[in-house]
Amino acid sequence: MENYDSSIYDKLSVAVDLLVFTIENDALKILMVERSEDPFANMLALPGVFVGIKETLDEAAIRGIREEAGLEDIYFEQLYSFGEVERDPRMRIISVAYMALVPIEKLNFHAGERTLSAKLVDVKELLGSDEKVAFDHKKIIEYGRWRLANKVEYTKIAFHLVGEEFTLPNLQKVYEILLGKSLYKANFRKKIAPMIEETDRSTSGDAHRPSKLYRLKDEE
Amino acid sequence: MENYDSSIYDKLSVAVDLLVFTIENDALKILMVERSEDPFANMLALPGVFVGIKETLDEAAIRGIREEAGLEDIYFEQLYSFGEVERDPRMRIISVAYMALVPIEKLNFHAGERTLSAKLVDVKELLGSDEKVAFDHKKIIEYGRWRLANKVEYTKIAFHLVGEEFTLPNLQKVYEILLGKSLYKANFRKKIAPMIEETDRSTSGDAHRPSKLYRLKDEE
DNA sequence: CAAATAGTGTCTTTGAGACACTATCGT
DNA sequence: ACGATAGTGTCTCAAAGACACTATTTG
Repeated sequence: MENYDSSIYDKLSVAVDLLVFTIENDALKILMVERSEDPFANMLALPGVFVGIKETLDEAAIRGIREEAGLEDIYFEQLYSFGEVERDPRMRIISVAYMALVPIEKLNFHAGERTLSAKLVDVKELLGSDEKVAFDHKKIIEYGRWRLANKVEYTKIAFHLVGEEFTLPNLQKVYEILLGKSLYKANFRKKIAPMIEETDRSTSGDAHRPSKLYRLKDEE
Repeated sequence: MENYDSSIYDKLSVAVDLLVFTIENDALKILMVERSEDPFANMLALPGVFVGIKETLDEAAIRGIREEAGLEDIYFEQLYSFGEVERDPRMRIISVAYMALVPIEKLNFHAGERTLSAKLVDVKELLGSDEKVAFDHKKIIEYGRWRLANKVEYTKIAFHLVGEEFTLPNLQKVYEILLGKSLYKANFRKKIAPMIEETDRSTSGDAHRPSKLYRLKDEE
């Protein structure tokens, strides 16, 4: 770090890999692309972009989310950087993984536009099987899945997987999927209550009592 | 990611910056070096190394800890990657920050050997003052400090700041420094009890009741 | 025995968990 | 009225917090 001459140091490619999670059909899904070329042709991989020379990591992540998933303004956070030497057989690439969460409605809206080969993969099935995934992406997904489960317990991160307005039965289902266990309704509501505020609307049309719609309280 | 020709992508330098924390004189300290050259000459900076082309991120961190702090086999973990475009005025550098924890005894042993310009800086004082720090290192330290405080509450990370054998009053002091508040002795001990096991030794020589030495229980 | 710090017993308060109950829709 | 899901009241139990007490060393 003391030398001005940068040419004496190794230079590497840096990529941002994206874990775009959503909830579909009562299951956690992740956006993946099917690779058309070697290495790992016909295997699933995470969408990703290279970080440009004049682009911050966050900017690259935002660009990747737009280009690869057709999404704008969704929640994301940096996850971890993966730097094994042989993680890409072609060349040395450092991967900075980002995790993004999006309610399924938002994703469906754009689907089919740009996300050509992109599809939603059931995370539980993928991680439970011995299906091979391109590069070290299975490990990255495992880590992201773990971090997500963790953060559900002490942050409001799960709210990014439902829309602006949501019912409590719905939100509870999301928590149950992420935590991998069922929760008691009354206790769940007591815990969530301080974070939310009622709207004046409810669901309707179902053959049972309608459920009120809530929204996230922004204060605090 | 679809193209084999790596030359069309931007290449960047990647560095590992190190946050080596320790407790000295009842205060949290961090290892820093005084820069001798521009940019940021005569200012404090984090020690760091560039990541070699055949070196993983963890390996670079281990090398940095050895070369810059003269330490071997200490606890460390990856913290976060910083990728602002202008964070280094000379060139584009992505910095992967690592946090390391070491008991002061271990650090003192090597001090003066290789750590030429390295010194321990009081973290509270540094962050409380408006003293300028090289690059974006102050922000990095703030983030590391925050993460450390956080992990103290739900992990055993604080144990890495005391030696193999330690007294409970000592350990409690470490917790209090990291959490920034005083704790009740009895409650602290109840919480820590399941994680530790007694040794057959105690302190001696002080003008008061000696305290037993404990060690971390490794099981679980 | 006094000063100083180490170490313990126990009451209170808070929150998580479990479960039984009531409410409101469509048919 | 009935099936189905939404929503609430309350008991239990375990952990966190507060505080008062006892214990063991040196000088």
